[in-house]
Amino acid sequence: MTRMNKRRLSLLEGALLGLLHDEPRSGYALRKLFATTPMGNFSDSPGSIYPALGRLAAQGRIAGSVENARSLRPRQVYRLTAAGVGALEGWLREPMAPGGMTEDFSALLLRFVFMPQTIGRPETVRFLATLEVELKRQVAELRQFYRQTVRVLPTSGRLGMRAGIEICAAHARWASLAHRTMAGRNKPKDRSGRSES
Amino acid sequence: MTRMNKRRLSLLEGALLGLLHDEPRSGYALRKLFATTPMGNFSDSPGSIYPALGRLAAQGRIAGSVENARSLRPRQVYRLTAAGVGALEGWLREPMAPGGMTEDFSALLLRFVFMPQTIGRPETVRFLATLEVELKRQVAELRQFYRQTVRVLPTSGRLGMRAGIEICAAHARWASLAHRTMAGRNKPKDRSGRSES
DNA sequence: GAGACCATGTAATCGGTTACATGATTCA
DNA sequence: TGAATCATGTAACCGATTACATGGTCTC
Repeated sequence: MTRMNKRRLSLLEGALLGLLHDEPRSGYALRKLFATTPMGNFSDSPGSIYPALGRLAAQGRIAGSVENARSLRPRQVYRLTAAGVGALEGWLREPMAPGGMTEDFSALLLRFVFMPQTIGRPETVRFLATLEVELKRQVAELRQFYRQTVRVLPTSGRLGMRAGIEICAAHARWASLAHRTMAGRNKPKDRSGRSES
Repeated sequence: MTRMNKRRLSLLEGALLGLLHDEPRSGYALRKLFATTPMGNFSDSPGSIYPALGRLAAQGRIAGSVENARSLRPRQVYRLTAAGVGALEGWLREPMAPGGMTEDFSALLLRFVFMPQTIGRPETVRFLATLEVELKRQVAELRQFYRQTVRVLPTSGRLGMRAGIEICAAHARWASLAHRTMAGRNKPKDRSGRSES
């Protein structure tokens, strides 16, 4: 029936689905979120969000219920459809590129934030475990590259490499902490898997 | 004559100008760079690089000298023109958005790497100084936001915030180190400013 | 009634990605 | 001679950004 397996979700679309899964919101509310919270790496301009919402609606992944009708500009409050939940789950479950340098940590982080409420805690823990391993591997790789090239690099190049290494190492440390935290049996809430509005 | 103040340089264009400023290269050499070094956040696909090189050439910022002519596919080796150097300098000197959360640290890092050989060490040091201040401010801002919202966040949201904070803190630590390193009178090489192939 | 803010959209542009295509050179 | 690698490009698509545009509502 649905068959709306369009292409992979963009980062913005994933963020929108995750936020709407958390609770239904209007386009304007989403804009305000992007404008006023640390999710500000997304643009809060209307030309960014409304077309994306329109696409998701056209794909049947979200549905807008009009509030404040008879107004010329009724306020649309969007919520996920079943297909939208499926798309969100699929996005969260996408395997991370194994060879991929960096692979935009912020995207992985965003996915992590939405995971427990969507696909449950055990899968989230597995995600963090592989992320931790992958990041540690990347740090080692970068260190080795640094050792091999440090002689020919100018000072700024050397410092650039060190920045890459230390940032990657910070990612790895965080992944380790998050892994331990989510795997531990403290915080027995969030356990139910879904629907915690 | 030149008058080619097109729009702002994209990150890819800045990277290409910086690399070509360092030494002339062919498109293929640039692809290999992206494919095999930690600059791999850039795509190494031909459809990415060649159009960008073509644009830069059309704008008079780089010029390709054909090597190995009479071959059907001659190898183009690009080097910066005077206008290209100017564009690179302008890009490196762009002020960082003061209110900007995150503002893509990797872009700032990339710019830093090219700075000493292009606009000289003192300006680079100033750049690092303001970067350090800005990052510390951002860390404080994030910490405050965390304190204000920690009560209503689920575990994963809390961990997400902590990731943002710790990564920003790692950026700040690096900026501090880089600032001290570049400001110190050790490493008296790299001093000349440009042309150190 | 003027300005700020709520709220939603459209149009033009532009660059990056993907996929396709071509042919030369080198090496087994 | 066939495969891998060198080397350069084009075409189609798609989505993000920017700027523009509209009108309602609330407050002084």
